[in-house]
Amino acid sequence: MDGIDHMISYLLVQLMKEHRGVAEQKLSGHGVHVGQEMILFKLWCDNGVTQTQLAEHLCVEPPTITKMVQRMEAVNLVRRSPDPDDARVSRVYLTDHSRSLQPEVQRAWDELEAATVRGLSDVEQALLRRLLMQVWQNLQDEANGSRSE
Amino acid sequence: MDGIDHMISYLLVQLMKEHRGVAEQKLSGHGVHVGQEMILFKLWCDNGVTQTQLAEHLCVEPPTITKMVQRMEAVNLVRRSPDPDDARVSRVYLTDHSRSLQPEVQRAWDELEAATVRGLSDVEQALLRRLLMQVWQNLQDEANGSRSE
DNA sequence: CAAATCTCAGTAAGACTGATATTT
DNA sequence: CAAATATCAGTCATACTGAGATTT
Repeated sequence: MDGIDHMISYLLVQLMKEHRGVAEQKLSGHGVHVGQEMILFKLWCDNGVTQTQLAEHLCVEPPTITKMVQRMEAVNLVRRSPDPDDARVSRVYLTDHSRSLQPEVQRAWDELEAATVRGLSDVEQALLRRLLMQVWQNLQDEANGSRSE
Repeated sequence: MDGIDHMISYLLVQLMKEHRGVAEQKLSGHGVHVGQEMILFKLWCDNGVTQTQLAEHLCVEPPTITKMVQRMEAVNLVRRSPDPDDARVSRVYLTDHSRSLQPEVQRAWDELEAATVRGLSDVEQALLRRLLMQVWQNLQDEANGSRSE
């Protein structure tokens, strides 16, 4: 038969539906939605990045960041303030609240990772990581390459 | 540092953003949106399934199917008609149009798969498939298991 | 009447394009 | 004035919950 359920693309799509669900399950208890943790992780490393930098980091368009940050601001996960040297730029900062959230959100994410790779040996994990990096690269090439083809 | 960009969960999330983009690129030319192809694949195998069956197959709730099918009906990708034996049930059928679309959508999906696994040997592909199936199973267990834990 | 099936309304987050300030 | 930065408005697809309607 060799239907689509044999394909890696299909596996990935189905798998990520579960992954998203598990992530939401683990994060929502801390008042964080799936997707928002990516911004928090960035800020925990680089507090005060600009929205443009966030957009590049998450690989999304600026308006998407505007909305995400607005939502997060509304629930006190971030605050914004204009850059003192360039009034066009708005920088995004942690709040006391999101600063205090770091350990638990990090733990939730670690649990997600543990659940994801459960039963895989270290060698298998390294292999999977390598294969996924190649696939990611392939897809980036495909997305950009089709411009010049 | 061992940041999140080292984690398989992070890789998966980023990778799937690209995957979705490439899929949309390849499908939209045929008037099919990402996600809709899953319904079409099901119908090409099993024309006339019920919406409940579609929901189970895609692992989503019935109202999600209602909306997807309505959108697809509006652009002549499917039609619905009530089951003759059970008036509660609505069955979903291919149209002449979506029937004729099968080769090209199948080809688009094959191209997506080829782009995804480009540069991986057959052995690596088989390995990746096996690892992803395990991860998928892990996540399903996690999603369901947390009920009984 | 309980269960099954579907639909509707409402909500929410993600993500885009195109247009519009505002500043550099 | 052109480029950069952010925002707004509008659109769309995904996906949920909760509340009906209808039929079995």
